[in-house]
Amino acid sequence: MRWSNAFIPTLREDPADSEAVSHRLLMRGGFIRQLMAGSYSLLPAGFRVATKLSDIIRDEMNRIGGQEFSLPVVHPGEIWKRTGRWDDVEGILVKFQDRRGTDLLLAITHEEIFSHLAVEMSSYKQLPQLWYHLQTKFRDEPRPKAGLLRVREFVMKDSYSFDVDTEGLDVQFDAHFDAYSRIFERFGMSAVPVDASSGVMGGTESIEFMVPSLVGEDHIVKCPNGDYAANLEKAVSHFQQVTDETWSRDPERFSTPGIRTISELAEAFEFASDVRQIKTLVYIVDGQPLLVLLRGDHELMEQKLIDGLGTQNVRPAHEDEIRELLGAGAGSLGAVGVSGLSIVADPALEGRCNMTTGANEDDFHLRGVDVTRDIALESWLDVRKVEAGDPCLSCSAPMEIERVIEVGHIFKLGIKYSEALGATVLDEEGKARPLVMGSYGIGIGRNMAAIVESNHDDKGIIWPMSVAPWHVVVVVLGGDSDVEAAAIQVHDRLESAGIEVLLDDRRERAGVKFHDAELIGFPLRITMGPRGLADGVVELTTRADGTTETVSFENVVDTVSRRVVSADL
RNA sequence: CGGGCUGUGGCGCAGCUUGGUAGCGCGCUUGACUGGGGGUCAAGAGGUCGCCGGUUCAAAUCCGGCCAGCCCGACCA
Repeated sequence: MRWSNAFIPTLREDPADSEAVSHRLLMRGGFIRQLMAGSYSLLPAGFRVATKLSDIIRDEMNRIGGQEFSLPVVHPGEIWKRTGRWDDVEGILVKFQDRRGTDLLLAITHEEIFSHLAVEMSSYKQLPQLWYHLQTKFRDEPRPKAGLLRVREFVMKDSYSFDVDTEGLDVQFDAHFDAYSRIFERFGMSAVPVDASSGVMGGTESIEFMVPSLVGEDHIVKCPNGDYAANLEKAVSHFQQVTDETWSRDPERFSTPGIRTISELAEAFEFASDVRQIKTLVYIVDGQPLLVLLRGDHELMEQKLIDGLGTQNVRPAHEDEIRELLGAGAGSLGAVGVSGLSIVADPALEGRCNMTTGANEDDFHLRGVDVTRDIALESWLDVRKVEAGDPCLSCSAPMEIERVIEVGHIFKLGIKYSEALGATVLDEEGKARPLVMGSYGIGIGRNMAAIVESNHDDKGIIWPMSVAPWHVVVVVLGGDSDVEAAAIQVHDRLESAGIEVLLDDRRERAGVKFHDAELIGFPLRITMGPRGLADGVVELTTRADGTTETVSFENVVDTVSRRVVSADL
């Protein structure tokens, strides 16, 4: 390919509306252009990279027995009504009608349709199955951002496994775990697998693959010894222990005028340091009030509450609801003596006594509270948000919190969809059993962005060889026709050797060509100018470390071929 | 959905307060010189100033409405 015939619109300056490094570099390098919020066109260079990612994914999916499909993007609403998601999924699901008034939707994922196809299987003998496709999803996200990292329209590889029992599911899940690990390695990223919350997908177990990045939207908790890693939404840990002095009397009410926060109370009274307070939060769960108790210095992780309660319908109570329920405003709330309301408490409060909490009367608190004695708990529920430095459960080392990008997610789905859609097979005893499903996703565009986030410098992108749009660029310097002829020869020989090469034959100055080459991030650059050619040599520059070596004109194709192959495609 | 901000040649921006000729840099076209890290000179092309309405003799500029995009938060299968 000749650059002079290619559409690679590089930009000299940063586009105005871009924050994330990957967004800037993919725009400037001529890989992508924005169409509207959360919607990007892939330009030829971008599409070449996307194709590389897709091919690697296909390779690894096929290796574990995957069969590739291609399913529609517009679905009938009827099937989604059967699984309940037509109504359950709020906001991001785009619904519309065709000319006959039939309800339709844009696919946000493909569980329904793959399950619908799986209805055709009738015997356990046909299992296991592993089906996948690479297809467009449209999720009308409230806030797309950071270029390709969070978009509304995107291509995802999603696969679905079907088994007769959970043992089969476990096997397929583990196979995906291995396949995903290989995929991200081939993408040139170090992805950390972490325990994740399954959200409303209703699965039993799920693992997210996370790549560290300052622009990531998720946080993970990591043990420095590698003993533990989890999404912050689900992470658990030890916490600093507190020894209480005994207080055998009943709780004692005392006046706390104007005090509304944990820290104000801790400052005002020596016996009420934050670890000796009970934090009382009021939530509305499925329309019913719920008190959530935490140690004063601990934060609530709402997702853990949602997961623990098993319902998505959870929100903090409003100020007026709180006052009506407990008779005081936030800041003076407590659970002592409260009856008729569900109360859950974080295990960090277990066995604690001589605690301080609100008296459910503005400007008054209670001291000497014994959690088990004085509060009518319904249950213990770990809802504490892990903080940086909290000790690891297995080795007690202080854990770290890291910002990450979610590049892949694997789920044990269970039978939610197969049951709703009647996807059953007969087992060995002739009994109908719903297929046990798993679902597994990798977003192409987000991974492209994540690769750039983890492979760049101040000059531009540094593509790993495996996913580079071209392996090598041949830069022709000077207007000399002999040099150009020699460059064309090198280009043609590389191409016949199966190397992906772009010939920069533009009538540009050397600086422009070098800057563009570095911005776009070709792993290798061959520089050919009259000077070297007179001596029968060319220069070979490695993008990653910036080193340049001199190679003879005759050997350059061999040298480059070896370098491309040894980079482990 | 709440808060903040922005829409002016392909890209990045100024002009708006105080209404009157639409401007700069980059890019683009042609020519000359130059030719190993975004070069120089000369001559050009290119804009319904996001859209609709209002005020005014006159609107990029003032007023109202709408649309789009960005950032923070909420949200996020």
